[in-house]
Amino acid sequence: MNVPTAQTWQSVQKEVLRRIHAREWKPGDLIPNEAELAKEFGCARTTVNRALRSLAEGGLLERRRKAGTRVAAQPVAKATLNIAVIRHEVEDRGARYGYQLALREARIAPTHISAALGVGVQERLLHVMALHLSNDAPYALEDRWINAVHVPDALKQDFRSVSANEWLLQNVPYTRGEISFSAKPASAENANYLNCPEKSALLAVDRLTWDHDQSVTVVQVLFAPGHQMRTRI
Amino acid sequence: MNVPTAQTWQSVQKEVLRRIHAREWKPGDLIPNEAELAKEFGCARTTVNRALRSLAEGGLLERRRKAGTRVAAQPVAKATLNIAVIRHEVEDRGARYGYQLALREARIAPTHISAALGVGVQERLLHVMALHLSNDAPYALEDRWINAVHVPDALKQDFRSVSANEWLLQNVPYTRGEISFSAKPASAENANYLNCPEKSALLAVDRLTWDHDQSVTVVQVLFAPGHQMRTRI
DNA sequence: CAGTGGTCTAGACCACAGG
DNA sequence: CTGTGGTCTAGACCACTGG
Repeated sequence: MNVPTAQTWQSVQKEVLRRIHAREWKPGDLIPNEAELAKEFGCARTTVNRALRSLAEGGLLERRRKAGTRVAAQPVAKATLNIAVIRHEVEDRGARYGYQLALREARIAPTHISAALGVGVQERLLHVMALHLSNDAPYALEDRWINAVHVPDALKQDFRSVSANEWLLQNVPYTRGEISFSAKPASAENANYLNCPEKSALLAVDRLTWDHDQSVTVVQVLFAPGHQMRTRI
Repeated sequence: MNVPTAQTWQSVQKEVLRRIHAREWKPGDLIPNEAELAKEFGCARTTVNRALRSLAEGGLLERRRKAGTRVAAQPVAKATLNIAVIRHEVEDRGARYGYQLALREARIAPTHISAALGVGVQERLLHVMALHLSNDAPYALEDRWINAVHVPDALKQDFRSVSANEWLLQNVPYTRGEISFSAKPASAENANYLNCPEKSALLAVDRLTWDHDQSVTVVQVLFAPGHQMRTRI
């Protein structure tokens, strides 16, 4: 009945969460509007808005003008994976990072690559393959094509000491991208680099990034067998 | 020099993004503080705060009191994957959803399961395996253990028409969870259910959820070969 | 049309951390 | 100590959309 006077948006959020978890507000239920909650909590409506908006972004509430705010019937868990520079990923795990350039060539790309990058089939693109190591063991294999038409400076880099991964992030902006996660069997070449049996199950992360309407790069990162990407929800 | 008068936080954010993409503000650079930007844009500081805070949440800016706001040197891409009810996932792809319960038994669990769930090794837990179908083809195999000590109602469900996946989401709250993504080779049993060759590379999603200090369920979802989880960054 | 969330404002105080 | 972001407030207007 009586509710502790809340004054910060976090405390409002905490109380709202408590009611949801305690099933006082059940999945699908309409909850009081912002003005009523503000009155109940003794705070400004802005504060309630901040608390509820944040929960809605997390998928736990569904808000619509005029229709009000409901507890999500089947909350969609949002797993946020941080895709950092591979070197940092390794170092954050407390391991020693190593890097080996495996291949670097400027050439006409396979059609599925030039199509993905939206460039003419006759354009020479930069193909880079590199192995990332963790404590001297293979950690991930990076297979990348760079749109040399949009990023001509890449042709001047040898990528022997700085990975394309890092160089691009520091030097070439992108405005949007697509990313996909899948499992793939190791090819003979993959197996050779990653020092694992052929056809091992590998976690693959494929990325395609764009700078406005110009593609920047398409890359596949294959992680060594057993690799996990973790997060909290 | 002259900047369009911005009045909404989205327009402020857009202009800030433009400057970052145009390299007017380079990775690692300190940008003007909120008060200065508010003055320049002719809006309230609150509005600038909203725009910058949102970019910081996305990893593009790094903000620290007193130290100010910097453009992230190596922005960490945050890929947000929506983990929805599998039925919705299938239906959203425009396919017909199907469901087959493969196994349901209450028994003493393997020790790594009872350990993960934090229950005594002698406790009877509920083990459920089910196949999710898309247009009659195997889509995903769900292998789940439910903490029957914390969720005794689960023992009353037969899970023949409603999957444990959906039943739990609608009936049992959770406050936190862990999730991990990996690639695994199909076991003989996996291959049988998913109708694929043994040792196929399968994308695996492992989840463990908690309601305060009580574990709720641990589940592994194995997707049929070739499955991709996609998102934008 | 009217109720709801979305946002902006101007001012204020506070928490934190750099110097 | 002081500059910076973090937040709260009270009030206002607006945009969307359900009924």
